[in-house]
Amino acid sequence: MTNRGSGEERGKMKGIRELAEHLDISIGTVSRALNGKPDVNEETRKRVLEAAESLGYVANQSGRALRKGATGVIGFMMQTGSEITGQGDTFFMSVFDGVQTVFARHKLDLVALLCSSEEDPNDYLKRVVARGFADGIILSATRRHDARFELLAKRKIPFITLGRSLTDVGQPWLDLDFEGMAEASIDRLVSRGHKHIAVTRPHDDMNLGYVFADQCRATLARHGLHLDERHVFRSTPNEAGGYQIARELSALEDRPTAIVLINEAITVGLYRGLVEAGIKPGRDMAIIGRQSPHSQFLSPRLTSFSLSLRDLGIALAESLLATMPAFADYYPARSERFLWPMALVPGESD
Amino acid sequence: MTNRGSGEERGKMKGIRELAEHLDISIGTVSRALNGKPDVNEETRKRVLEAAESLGYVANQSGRALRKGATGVIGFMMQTGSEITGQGDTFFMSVFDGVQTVFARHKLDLVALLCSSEEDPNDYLKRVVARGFADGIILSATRRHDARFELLAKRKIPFITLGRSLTDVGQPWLDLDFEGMAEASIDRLVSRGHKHIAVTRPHDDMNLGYVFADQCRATLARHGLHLDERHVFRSTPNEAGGYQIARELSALEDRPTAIVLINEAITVGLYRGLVEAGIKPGRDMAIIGRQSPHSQFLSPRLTSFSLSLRDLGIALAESLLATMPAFADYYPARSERFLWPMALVPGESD
DNA sequence: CATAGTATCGTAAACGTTTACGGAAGCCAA
DNA sequence: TTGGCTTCCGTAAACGTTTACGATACTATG
Repeated sequence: MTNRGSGEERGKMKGIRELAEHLDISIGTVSRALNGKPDVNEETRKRVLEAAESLGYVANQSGRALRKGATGVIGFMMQTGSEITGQGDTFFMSVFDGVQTVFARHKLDLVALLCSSEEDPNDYLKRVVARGFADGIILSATRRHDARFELLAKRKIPFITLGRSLTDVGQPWLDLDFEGMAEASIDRLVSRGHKHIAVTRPHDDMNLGYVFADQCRATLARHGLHLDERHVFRSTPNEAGGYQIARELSALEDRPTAIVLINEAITVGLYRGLVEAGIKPGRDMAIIGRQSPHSQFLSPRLTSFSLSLRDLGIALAESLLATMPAFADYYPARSERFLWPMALVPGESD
Repeated sequence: MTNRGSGEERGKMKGIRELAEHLDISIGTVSRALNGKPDVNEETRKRVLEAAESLGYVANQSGRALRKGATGVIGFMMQTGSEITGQGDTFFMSVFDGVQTVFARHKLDLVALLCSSEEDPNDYLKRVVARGFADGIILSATRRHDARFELLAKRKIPFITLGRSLTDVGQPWLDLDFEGMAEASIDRLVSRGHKHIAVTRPHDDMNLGYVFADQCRATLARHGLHLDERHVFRSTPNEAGGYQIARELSALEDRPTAIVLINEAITVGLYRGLVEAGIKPGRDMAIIGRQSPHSQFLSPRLTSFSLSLRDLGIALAESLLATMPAFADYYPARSERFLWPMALVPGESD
């Protein structure tokens, strides 16, 4: 209204108002046309769409978000540095890929919220939430006791977690089926004659350490075998941690003949450490681990548990959408807790 | 004004207006107090801050962004899948870490924009830009001809690229000093008696392939040596690619005695392929590569070029800020083009 | 005392959308 | 003709901030 008609032709598109003036239509109609609302003449809609295209108009998302009370953004929080998660970064990237495809279908934008390994995840999430950034959030690398759950629940932000936790606020979660992996790997090793089997587990604060080691113990018991507590190895879940485990292993007087690795990041370090100690992986020590981009290029090729990370991401996204009221017509509400199965792909290492 | 005084105490905080009513102050003053503006009594400011804290008020970012015309978000675009970039994902994660710390100081939020390997990067960026998502953008995995540059330039969005390109729209960039790496590695190998040296280069569309191979050629020439074109290997920059290179290498009748790897993702595959062909890395074939989290745990330990990814990220962030008018007082304007040096860390593989 | 200056605050207009509501036209049946 | 539908569109009120501007009270200065 200040500089009306100053130069509507060549000026850069400023907003829906200019577009409306150009078309000599009210801005309400323009908005309805762009948003595919029913009560607008199909011919007018075509005019609007064409004008928007040719003038390069794109809706201002701040205005839209302000009015609609939703940002149309979903955040996927991960932590940088495998020292934390025990998964290689490619793990999360692939899951992200799957999540992405689902949200794209609903015109939701997915961004990765990468928490530095130096920052406290709770503080980081607090900042993100305060920003009102996302309509929904995916949490990964969950802890045994995870304060992030309560934070999101209190703010009523829909979320789902990749990973279990003792902290339960009723949100859905997905997790890898570590129980199944424990059972299958122990069964396999025992059937191949191993009686002294070591297992790894990550950080104390991570839940899966317990379920995995416990399930290994139970399965061994089923076979009449015993899990020696000195054969439960804990380390930083990265290459150096694997190397460290190998050194501890080689120092034992009654060394186990097999080991099951719960995460993928330690594998290379473990291989190196064993070789240095004169223990040949696959011959002197059976190894079962988790699949990663390079596990099949190790020598010996790693016998590992694999899964479709992309499909896991898809399931994750759909479960999140199912908790969001705005998508109730697409995904009926449910609060799912699901253990994602893994398949053993035989290699040369066991 | 509709339901004034309905229940200001227990109701959830709705906005700055309710906070103002609670304090019996105008919303203008509340806003100024929260934003640290000078013309507000220090005692009132304290009251406001305390009330905001206790009532859990956080400013709605959509409203703020709408009014200020800036979102306070910076986007770091990466591609998932090392098949594209030739860098492991940890590479970008670490750089991201450095970028993060800089932006956090300026209360800017950094998000990762992960483009699926299946989607066209230009389309992806177009979507992001249309969303008016970010005040600034960092581009990685640049191509030789990169349409993203013009897109951002046209929309006048400040950006910087990690990686060079022939497409130059005047933006600043940072890149690894591949020329320096080529020179140093060739010098080293030649001084150790190698005369037949192979090099790798990534996808045709990637610029660094040319600068690297060309610099290797030039350095070899300086030593009176010749780079056999059949010894310039191109492959998908991942483990499988490295394996493929090893097979091609072993099939050559006059096999080179050394190879320089421009990226890190192919290393494991190359090792495996060589071993399978009966060529022992480090003894039958000298290898110089790029450092990665597991390169020092390979057998033999990889001789590699390393750099501080975090520092690189910091430099990247500061260069971007220097192009943003809003931060002109912190970082004087400049358009920097910088080659980031790498240092050779000796291993056992050459 | 008059005036100027300063410190502090309230008022109201933006920012760019979406959407509830109502109005105008056209059509059809009674 | 009247009344009721349907189809289409314009009007204007939100959404929650920030900030230019002006108003008030107080202090200092002449």
